[in-house]
Amino acid sequence: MSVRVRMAPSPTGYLHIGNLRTALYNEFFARHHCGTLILRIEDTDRARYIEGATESLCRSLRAMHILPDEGVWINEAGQLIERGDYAPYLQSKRAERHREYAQKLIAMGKAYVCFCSPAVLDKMRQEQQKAGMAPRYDGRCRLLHPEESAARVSAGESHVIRLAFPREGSVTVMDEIRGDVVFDWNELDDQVIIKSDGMPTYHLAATCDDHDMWITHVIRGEEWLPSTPKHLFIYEAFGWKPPIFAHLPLLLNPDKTKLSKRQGDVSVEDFLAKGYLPEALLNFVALLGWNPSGDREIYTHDELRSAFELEKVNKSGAVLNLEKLDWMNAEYLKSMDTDAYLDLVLPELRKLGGDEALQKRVAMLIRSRLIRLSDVPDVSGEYFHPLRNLNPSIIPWKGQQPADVKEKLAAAREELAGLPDYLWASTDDLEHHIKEWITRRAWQNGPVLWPLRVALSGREKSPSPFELLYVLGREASLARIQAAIDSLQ
RNA sequence: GGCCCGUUCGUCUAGUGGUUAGGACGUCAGGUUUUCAUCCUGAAAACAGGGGUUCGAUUCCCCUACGGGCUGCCA
Repeated sequence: MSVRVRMAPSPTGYLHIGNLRTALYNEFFARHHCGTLILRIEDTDRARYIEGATESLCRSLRAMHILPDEGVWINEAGQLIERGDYAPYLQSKRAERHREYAQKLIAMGKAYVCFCSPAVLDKMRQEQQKAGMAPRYDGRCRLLHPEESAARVSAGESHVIRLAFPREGSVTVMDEIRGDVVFDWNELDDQVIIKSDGMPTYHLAATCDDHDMWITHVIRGEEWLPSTPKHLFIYEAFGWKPPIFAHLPLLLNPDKTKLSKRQGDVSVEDFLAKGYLPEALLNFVALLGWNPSGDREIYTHDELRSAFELEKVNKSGAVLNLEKLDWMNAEYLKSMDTDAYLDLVLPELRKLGGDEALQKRVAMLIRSRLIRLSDVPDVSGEYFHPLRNLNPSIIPWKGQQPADVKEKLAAAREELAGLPDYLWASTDDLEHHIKEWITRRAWQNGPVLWPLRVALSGREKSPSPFELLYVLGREASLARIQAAIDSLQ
């Protein structure tokens, strides 16, 4: 039987970095086994539904190059579509089918109608807690005669449907990552599967859909491990073969709690907007909880797919090391193909002005200093407009006298003014020539190069004077040097 | 509280019944250099604790501690 896995986010907001990791592992697994990747939207909770969230989820997945073969997707026009033989994949549209399944469970004596209102349940909980007992539903509606229940339902009385779990014994969840996990039935509350609004809860909906869609492997977050017995109960009641389960470790905040908003950005959209490359983000997130070898950090999407093994996924949660993400993103920027790099950076530089030749030179100049694309203005702002507010006190090198500074700058300006054009065409040529010139004059590098560099950049810390000369060109360079000389008056 | 899961440098991780416990980010120190970034070299830094099993445990078992998840008519 071929592998079929699903990503099943609920449309309650943006694609979360934790969901991304789950989606990624599903994708890796599907591709590794030449299986099918399905996107199903779990939107049965109308109270938490957020308009546009499904579209946003699809866009983020697409931006990350996670492309489902089947299920909900978004077309070029931005409209939601459903593809595949098991539609609908928008779970709320399957509610009628879920209700049918629930009725079958009732008929089999595996579920029952419950009329206890939220207020009654609340009171029950409070009393139990006061008595020092574990809060749980006492199952009183299980005792109702089926005919009475049916009559009350027909009369329009508000109700839910609950699973009737065994009161004793245990159930074993076989987990691909954690091994066998045993739960006692008496620990579980009779789970609501159909809410009073007629919609199914996750437990019923996901289980039935997974079955109906022939899902072979359920790869999901660890938070689902404790409710897996409920799902197994449904599989068993219907005589269905359960899929293989794999519960992924959680992604954590720096304080080790389950990753959440509040402690920094967690949406994929935010990371992308900040200028992290999808490839770098993917690489980074993929290595949270799993690693192909341990002695290598940079992998392509394809390499990750072919190396992925569910059994090698870690058991413990992982804190996001955002500094490492920064490093990785910078690494991608530095090592990628130059044309691809320019395609990425040039659009950012165009916003700052200048002509294309200047933009290209700046792009190469800032390459080793760039962490995120959104940093472009910060590291390149001063190359596009004349310097303002140059602080003369930072121009001298290590206690150099103003007169000496002026002498050196003026000499450099004169030398540069007379340099033939071909020398301005490369950083190396400029460096070679200037250094030779300094040697010829029997000067030290420091007293010439430091003032020259500050004059050109306006900053204490900057690229080398040669890089600056090359990028700025003769005209702008001479103007900046003159401005620096003048500022020393 | 109950149930369940987990625990290797600060963080992400590799790893094995016998290793100098490896790599990466970050940190620190050098080198290159007029400064910064890049680049190169090096350093500090971990098997939660206690019992077993064993000739030998970081590795297998138990207990404790700590952390987390679940305990909803949320997913």
